This record gives sequence, structure tokens and C-alpha cells, in this order.
Amino acid sequence: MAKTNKTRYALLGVLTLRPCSGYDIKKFCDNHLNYIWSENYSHIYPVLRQMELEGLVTKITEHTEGRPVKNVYSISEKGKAELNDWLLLPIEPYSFRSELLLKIFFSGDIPLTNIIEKLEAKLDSDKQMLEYHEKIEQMLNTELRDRKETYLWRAVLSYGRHNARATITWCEETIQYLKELAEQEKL
Amino acid sequence: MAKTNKTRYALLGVLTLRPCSGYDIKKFCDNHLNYIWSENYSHIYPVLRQMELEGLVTKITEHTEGRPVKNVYSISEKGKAELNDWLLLPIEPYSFRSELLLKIFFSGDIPLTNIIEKLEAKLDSDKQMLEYHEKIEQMLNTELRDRKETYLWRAVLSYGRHNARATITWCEETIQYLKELAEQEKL
DNA sequence: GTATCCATGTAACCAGTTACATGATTGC
DNA sequence: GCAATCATGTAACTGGTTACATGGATAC
Repeated sequence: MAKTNKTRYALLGVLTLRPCSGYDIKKFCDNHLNYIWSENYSHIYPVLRQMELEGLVTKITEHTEGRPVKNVYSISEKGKAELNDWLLLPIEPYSFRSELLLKIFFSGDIPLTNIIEKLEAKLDSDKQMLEYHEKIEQMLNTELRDRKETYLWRAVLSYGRHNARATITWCEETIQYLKELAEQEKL
Repeated sequence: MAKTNKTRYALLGVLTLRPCSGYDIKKFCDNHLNYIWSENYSHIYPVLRQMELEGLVTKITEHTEGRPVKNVYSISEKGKAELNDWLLLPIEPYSFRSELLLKIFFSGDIPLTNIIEKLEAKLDSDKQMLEYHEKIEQMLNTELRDRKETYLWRAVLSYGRHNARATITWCEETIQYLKELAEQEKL
């Protein structure tokens, strides 16, 4: 069997929070799950249709004047059951792949300045990630504070923070280290 | 164009270190790149053959008595050039996905004990990862110490260490936090 | 008048996974 | 006698990406 399709569970998960269109789901992933999960339209729409056929979700088509037609999906009892079964299963082994680390590993003949540039880009993006976490944190303390899942979302957020900080520290250390090496080479 | 095939660069990279068979490459990935990159045979072999056709690698078939035939590949000048071009390019944006975090995010109706189990499994695997890092560290200080790329490998290893430690801390904190919650619920 | 947002999809492609197939040698 | 290692591959599948296609409404 091929790797189980996790997209369906991600979509079902979002639908437990509230009924959504494909467009809403995409927005939710981009705005709230960005640092955990990502999806794109061309995967969301077919999976939603497939799940409708399987009876995991139900569709209602909304017509509003002056707006495009909107297909709003809700999770069914069957869908909830399937999601629950999956949530209980242990985590499948995951093969980590990092283009950045792979490149550095084989960069013996690449100018140090080029490697440093890559590290600085990574540093930037992880700093931005931390700011993004701040925003989510604030949301957890305001509009989302009364949802029963808040404590879990806080835990998930905390993972992102720990790892972003670790990466930032590593970037800074490594940039420093490579810069010192570059200095020595010049002498 | 679909996401560029990074497997070829990983294979080319390994071949810059020494000529290898597909089997050797797989072993190298498992033993040395485990925390950066992974490959499996059914991808390695076709990609090697493809790269041979493109003139990026050359093949020599070794016949040794009492052993299976071994196809040893070496990187060509053209292959080195292609690898180099890729190494110089900036890192492509990467969409992070974590099954563990996704599950936790949607585990509002799942028993806390189940979530804690998953965290303990993650904690274990990251502790093992740290031990594995120790081994590589020792290799860097002994048999690999005279290779010119050692300083880069050290940097890569350091990433793994920083992130494993961050994850371990997060797991411990979160387990603690959930256990306290579970206690409160019992009261 | 231009960019962004809302909204839904199809077509084509391909990277990577799982399962299958084979067989000799070495170490416990 | 059994498991692990050495060694190479094919077949089938599918998840996910990119590119393409459309078009009205709203904000600047």
C-alpha cells in the first residue's frame, strides 16, 4: 500500500472546526496550519469530491448574489469516525529531507560566501516564522481562548517556537563559524 | 515544471566522495545522511541509469568471484558541473508537514493518554537520534578528520543536534503539561 | 485601471513508495 | 538451519505539484 493519504485527514480535521469550502480550507491551512501542514487547491478539491462520494462529508451549494457559487462541506458522522480512528493510530515513520543540509554537506568546492548567503536566508525565514508564531499566540489569548482545543494548539505552537529558536541559534553559530574560516583563508 | 528532482543531486553528491554502486549509495545514505536525506533502491537504480544516459556518471561493471555483479558508478566532469550549478542555487521553498503536530492539533476528542504515548515515542526517537549524532561526531574526529569537508559536516551535524535537543525539550515539557491536565481532570 | 480577493476546478506530469523477484555468501 | 548482508532491479500505483482556465467584485 502506498503511504496513506494524509490530506483527507487534514481536511476532515479542519471540517470538525466548522463547515468550509475548499477555498476556506486552503485559507485555514495557510493562516493557521502554515508551520504544520500545507495543502493546495488542486489537491483539496478532488479529495473533497472523493470524500463526498464516500459519505465522509456532505456538500451544500450556496448561492449568494454578486459572489461566486460556494460549495460548503460539512463532516458527517462517518467522517468523524474515520478521522478519529486515524488520530488514534501511532505516527508513521517519516523520512526527513532537507535541501539546505544536503547542499551544505556537499559544498566542499562552493565559495563560503554562497553558503553563508543560504544560511542568512534561512535565518531570516525562521525569524519571520517566530513573528508569525507571536501572532498566533495572540489569537490563542483572544478570539480563540474559549475553544476547548486551545491547550493543544498551544502545545503545537510551542513546538514551532522551540524549533525555530534552535534553527536560528544554529544559523547564527554557523554563519559566525564560516565567517571566521573565511577570514583565516584570507590571511 | 514539477518540483526538481533532488535525488539526482544527492546521488551525484555521494559520487563526488568516491565511486559507488547503487547499493553503496543506499548504505551511505542510511549510515551518514540519515538525518538529512533518505533514498530507496527503487529510486536510486533508475536515476543512476538515467544519469548514465545523460553522461553525468559512468558505469564500470565489476565481476568478483563468489559475489554478485556490482555496477560501480563514477561522476563525470559533466556530472560535477551539473551538481555544482545546483549547489549554487538558492534553497527552494519547502512545505513542512508533520503528522504528529497535525494529529495533536485535531486531538480535542482523543484521550490525553494516547497523545502522551505519541509524545513519548517521539521523545525516544529523538533521543536515539542524539546518540546517532554522537557516533557520527566520533567518526568526524577519527577516520574522517582529514577530509577537507569535515568542517561542513560538523555544521550539518550541529543542526541535527540543536533540533533534536529542541524537540526533546518540547516533548518533555508537553508531556509534563498534559499529565498535569490529566491530573486536574481526575479531581 | 490595476491588483487582490473570492471561488472552483482540470490536465499533465513525475517523484517517490510498496511490493515483488532472485540468489549467493557469511556469520551465529 | 536461519538471519543478515551483498547486490540489482521491475511493476504498479498514487500523492502532490505546476500550469492552465475562468470570471466577477472590491479596494486603492
